Amino acid sequence: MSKDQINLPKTAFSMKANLPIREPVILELWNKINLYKELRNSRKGKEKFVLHDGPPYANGNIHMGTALNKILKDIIVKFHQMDGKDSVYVPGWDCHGLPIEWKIEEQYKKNKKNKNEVPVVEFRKECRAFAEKWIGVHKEQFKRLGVIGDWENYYSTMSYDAEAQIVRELGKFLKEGSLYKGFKPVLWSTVEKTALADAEVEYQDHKSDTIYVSFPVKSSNIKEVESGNIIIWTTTPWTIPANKALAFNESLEYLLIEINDNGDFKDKKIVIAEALLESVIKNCEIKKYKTIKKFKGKQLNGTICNHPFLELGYDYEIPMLEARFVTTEQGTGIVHCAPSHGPDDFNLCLNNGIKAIETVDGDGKYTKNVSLFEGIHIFKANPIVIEKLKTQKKLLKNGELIHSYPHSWRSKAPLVHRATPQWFISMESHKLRDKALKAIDETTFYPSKGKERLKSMIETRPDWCVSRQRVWGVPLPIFVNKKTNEILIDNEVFETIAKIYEKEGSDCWFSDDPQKFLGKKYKSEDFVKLSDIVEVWFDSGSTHSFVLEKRADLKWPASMYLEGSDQHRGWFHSSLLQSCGTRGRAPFESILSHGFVVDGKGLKMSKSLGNVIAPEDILKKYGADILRIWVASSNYAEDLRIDYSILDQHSESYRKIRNTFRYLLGNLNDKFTDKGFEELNIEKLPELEQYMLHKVFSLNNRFINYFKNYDFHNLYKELLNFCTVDLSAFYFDIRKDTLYCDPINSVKRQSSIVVLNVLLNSLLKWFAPILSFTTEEIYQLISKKNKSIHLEKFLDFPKKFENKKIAEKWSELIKIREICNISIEEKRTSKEIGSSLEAELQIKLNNKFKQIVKNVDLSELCITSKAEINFDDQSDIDVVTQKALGNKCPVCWKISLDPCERHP
RNA sequence: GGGCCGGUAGCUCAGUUGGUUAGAGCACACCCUUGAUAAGGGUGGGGUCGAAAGUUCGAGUCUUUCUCGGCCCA
Repeated sequence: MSKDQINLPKTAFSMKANLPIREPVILELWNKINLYKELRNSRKGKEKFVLHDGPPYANGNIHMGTALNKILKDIIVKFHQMDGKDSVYVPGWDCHGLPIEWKIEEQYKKNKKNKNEVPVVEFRKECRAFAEKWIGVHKEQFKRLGVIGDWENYYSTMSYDAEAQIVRELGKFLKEGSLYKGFKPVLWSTVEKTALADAEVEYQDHKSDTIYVSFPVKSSNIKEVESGNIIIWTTTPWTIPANKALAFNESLEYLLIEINDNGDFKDKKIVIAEALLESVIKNCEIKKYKTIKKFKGKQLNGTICNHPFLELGYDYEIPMLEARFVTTEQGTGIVHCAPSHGPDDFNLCLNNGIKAIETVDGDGKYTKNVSLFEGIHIFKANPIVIEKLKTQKKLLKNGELIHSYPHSWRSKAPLVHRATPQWFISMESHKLRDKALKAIDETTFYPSKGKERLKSMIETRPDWCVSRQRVWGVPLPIFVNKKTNEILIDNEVFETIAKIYEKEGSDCWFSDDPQKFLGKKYKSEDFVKLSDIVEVWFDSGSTHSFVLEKRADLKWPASMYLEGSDQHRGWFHSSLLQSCGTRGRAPFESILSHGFVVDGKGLKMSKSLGNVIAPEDILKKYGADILRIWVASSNYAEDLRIDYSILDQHSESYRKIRNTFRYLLGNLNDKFTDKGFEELNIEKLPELEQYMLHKVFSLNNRFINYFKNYDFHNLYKELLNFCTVDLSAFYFDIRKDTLYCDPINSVKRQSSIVVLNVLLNSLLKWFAPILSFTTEEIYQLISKKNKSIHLEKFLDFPKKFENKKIAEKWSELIKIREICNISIEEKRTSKEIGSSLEAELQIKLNNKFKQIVKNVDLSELCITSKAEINFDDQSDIDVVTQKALGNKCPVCWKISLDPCERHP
């Protein structure tokens, strides 16, 4: 009967979201209207915000980490776009490298094909096709997340343009002279005369000679040690001639003991780790000894030794270096270091300025760099080394040991670590380290702790090894002169190579006549062409050069690089070094790093724990907008937890937000009217409406602040709280009476409608970067202004929205309301009343509230049928609730003894 | 093993220069409503701040140690 007289909400916006079904439809819309192009057109000539995409590796399906990364990027890009900037996002992929090579080799093994019989060019073509395939897969997966970008014109590190530019970039380092040839140990087979990758190595038992060798101390900070000998133990006697240092562990305890047995070591003092004393005494058959001194490893710092072959011409200092890899598992607690023959040794020495040299050639013979041993095969050298140590009285003991040792999977021959020629970019020669550190200082980091993290890595890192002996990558554009052994450095040649790559890619380096690259200026027979490729970090570290600099729609440097915190050692790091080396500054203005996705308990996701959640599962069950809420609401500065209970919670929040929109749309009957704020006559509005506009204004200020600091989880929380606390439980609840029961065109109702329009408009825009799909769904329902919500701008609220006086007054009123509610609840629990409209309030207020409640209808505020106010000096706020007497108005449900004023 | 970062209610997060009974939303419990209805409203119960020791008149907030977790390195 009365339903005709009231204005019930009506909207086409369904309560049920059905995101997994609805979102793909919206994707189609974006595709149809070519949203990316529209976005660019809409901001032509505006200030650019360029978030340069860190390229994911084109291999395998995306996981939660990738999804997090892309959504976070998209949220930021959209925020800046709505802020009025031309916010450009060009996605990219990292394509070269070992993992893809392995995948192709795996396929070969399955098909019983032998990699070595396949021409390099054909192999590379398969790698390229593999990467291409995954780019396609990724692209669709990223789009499904709601990520808007230039998907048509993405970049990749294997594009011809990229390969060409990488050559030019390397040319810059070569020309400058900071790219130099050095040596670095790799696993090497002297039988096949080739380096082996980890996957090609088999571990088998092998019988090795073992030796305890003494290194006489030359000088030390420990007085008693100065006349002593450092004892090392090794299973590779042949590496002794290549020794350059000794390594100890700072945290171990060491002993200086004096041997009293007859023999070469009678009355000699030796240093070994305390924990290995027993084992050394037993193995070396020491009968009589006494302990002279015990000391911390730390004190060995600064100790210098002589080589055991000092008198045979090995006249150089052997420093003792601190190394964590020294343990007390076996040996003496001091390790002999030959930088040419072990990765640990190499790194330790490199960090201490001792470079590896070529000590052994490809056949396994000592080079001329090793005196006494030149030309001898290393596998025949052990007896000679042992013999010489004996004559020098430096051999404490020798023996044999059967242990697990690397062998070639093909020839089964034992492998060795051998220093091979590699190409390095010096951190010092052209002040690359200094430049990079300065660039870090000029960069803004979100969160700020990222700065220290990157800085400490740059401070301590060794020279950058950029060469790899693989095939799937950009070839190092290096020719070495056969006669002079000099590197060919000529811009013309680099440019010729680049030009060729631009046309046909870099495959031709491996197949075509070298003369093609040398042009007419040089003769190919005078040069050796390198077959190494560039390590992939140089590829991706160069993206700024072939993406940011080359594209007119982008800018250099980028506004922001955004990746997981592991990229402090990865892409942030390599991009910084590459750019500082070639351009003298960082290719980014700011860096945002996020934590890792972990499970609900904070543990990392792993198959064995069974706690892995794939983005695909979430999309199917919840939809992308829920995933986007998860991203926005999590604190990315730390690790981000996710499990189904967390997602359930977020989808509850989503429903609250959705229903907030539904209330707005329902009461506006889906008729949104966008009146300019300037025309709004705020003073004419009821105070409650003025209060809400103030709330909008102040929320927007905080919104802007949060956004400027990329503080999304607080931003989202504020928006959500606004929906629940200020709107749903307060304004909406109070205004239902007016909206439903007042005449449709009454001033009061229309005032509320004005505010509902403002609220809808504001919320839609505030939420658009996060709830990309849902806001679009609503936008399509109500607005014909633009083709998409994402083409809109954030609202600029006029200062007149702000009303601190009313805000203060109404926050007091809300306190009174809360006390009223407690009073009402008492009567509800005692079953005297049910709905608050069955209540009648008697409110006693202190006189100080007189101004506060002036012109305020507390029955409206508390949604009761009546509210009487009395003032005195005794009480603060005292409320008594009684059951309202009279008849219930069939329209507005208010109870009164008199007939309803509004609905007589 | 080392470096860095982190551990506040079941969950997501606030807690300013150390200062009164540690906050919010969600979830939960109970109640109401049935004109936002696979919605909405109200009230309420939950943390002693990873653990211990210390500095201080006073510490979630400073120091140390331990523990758990994450990233990087070895």
